[in-house]
Amino acid sequence: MGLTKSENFTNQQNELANIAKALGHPARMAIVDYLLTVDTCICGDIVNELPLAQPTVSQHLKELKNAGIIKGSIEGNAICYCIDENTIEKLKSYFDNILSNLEKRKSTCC
Amino acid sequence: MGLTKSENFTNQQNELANIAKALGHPARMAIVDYLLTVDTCICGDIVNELPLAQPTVSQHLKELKNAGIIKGSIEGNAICYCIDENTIEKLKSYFDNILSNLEKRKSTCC
DNA sequence: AAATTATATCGTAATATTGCAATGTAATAA
DNA sequence: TTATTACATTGCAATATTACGATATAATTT
Repeated sequence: MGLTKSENFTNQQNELANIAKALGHPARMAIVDYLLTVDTCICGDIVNELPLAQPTVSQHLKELKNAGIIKGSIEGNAICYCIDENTIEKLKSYFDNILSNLEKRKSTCC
Repeated sequence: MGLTKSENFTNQQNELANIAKALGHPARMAIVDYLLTVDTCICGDIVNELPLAQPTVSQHLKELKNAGIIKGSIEGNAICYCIDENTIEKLKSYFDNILSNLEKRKSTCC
């Protein structure tokens, strides 16, 4: 049917999968990349940077925000979007963990 | 229509989005987690660990493999799956990069 | 107040993902 | 050779994602 209940998995698995899923689209990676290049995060021009229509970009921003990857604050007329460091830290430490785990039992197989 | 051409984005954006997408499902995160707990990577019993049918697990394994997150080698009757360290490294260094970028221009906004 | 600017939401068509029963394949055991 | 075991593939129904035109909202400027 196409629906696995999230109760079947751990909180960490669900949470990280959610973050990864949000990054799992080139347009959203491009948005993250772009946010890293701009000094001030008043970012109304993300739309101009991407080959996508404004509603599409808005939707992608929403998903990044829901996943906690970016946060936005109202700045008068515009909206200030920027990367949420905490979420990136979370990802980094997860992968760090995997790597140190792999180091421990090096060369057992494959 | 629902289709963005990958040519619109950089190779890195496409590649990383692809990897992230593969991790963007709790069942696949659970598979990765499981692969980290087993000593030998003869892992036919992933199916028993997950609340999913065998074809579903097989399909998830295929996606993880296509994304380069795991690799499998035939071990007689069974198949030996294990995590591909290189891909995890790739992810880690991407997030490391983001974080050090964020450090550089701390407190400008948000 | 009317126009403009910046962004969000709605509705909907095209497409992709997810899950699984049924079936296929290929190595191993009996 | 006939199971059996360990997977993969096919086919398909249910659901989710993606993209965008049209439209709404809300602050800013004129």
